[in-house]
Amino acid sequence: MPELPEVQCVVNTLEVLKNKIIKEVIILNNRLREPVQENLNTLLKNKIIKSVERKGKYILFELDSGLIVSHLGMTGKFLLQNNLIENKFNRIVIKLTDGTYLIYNDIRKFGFLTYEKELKDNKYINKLGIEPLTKLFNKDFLFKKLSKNKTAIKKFLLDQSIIAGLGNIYVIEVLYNCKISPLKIANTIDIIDSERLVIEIKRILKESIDKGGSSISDYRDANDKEGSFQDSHNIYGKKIDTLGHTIEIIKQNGRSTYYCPICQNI
DNA sequence: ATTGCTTCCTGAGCGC
DNA sequence: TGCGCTCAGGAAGCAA
Repeated sequence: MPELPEVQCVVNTLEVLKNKIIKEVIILNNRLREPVQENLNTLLKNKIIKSVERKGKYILFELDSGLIVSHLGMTGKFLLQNNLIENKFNRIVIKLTDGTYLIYNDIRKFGFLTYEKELKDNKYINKLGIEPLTKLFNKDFLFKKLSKNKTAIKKFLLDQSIIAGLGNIYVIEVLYNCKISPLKIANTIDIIDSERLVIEIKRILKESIDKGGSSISDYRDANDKEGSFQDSHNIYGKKIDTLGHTIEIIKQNGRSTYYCPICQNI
């Protein structure tokens, strides 16, 4: 479900957790992508949440000692509640000492939440590529990476070890807006298109964050609020584009790619 | 080193 | 109503 903008919006709404203290952790279902640590309550009890931040699509809760690493998978969400609302998809309930709750809810259980002593050597975070909203992500950086890669640009942009945070929707939208075929081989993209890609990636991510992310089916922020960027999508989930062109849907590496064969010529 | 296929899990939407 | 099928914002693990 969530790509960089959605994860960022969740993190933004989790800002209120700063300096709150964990009182108790209740595991309702431990069968997440990473099995929930049996002693999670012992590990987290009395820990102070110092800050919440995003790396790629991961969420990091920095504690006074150690940290929580979490990924939302396709349907994971964090919910902040003053009174616990029962839900069959609540997987982990974290009670805070001020009486409020932080809940990890996940229908499909593709996400996870683990406690780690340190971030160093983390197998997930270590593999992440560049943050697309930083200055280091520029046309020269991208062009250099593209020129060394022989895969389709669609797959290239989805690779979290190259650029951290893009997912299926934003890659599809970026390629359409840049009029680049998703089938184009990465190393055939020139410096001009590299720059257009960088500009469009930054623009779309920022605009989506501003609009609270894309709520396609069940994405909500930690206050259970929907985003509105789905209204700005030009091609994902559509049958025709604004020019009246029929949109094609193909499979690339098991994921659906929406594209316009007329606008996005190889 | 890369590629593509399968797997994890649950629900929604469709045709029949 | 119900069955069976396909699809879904992700990504690890595996064989080739």
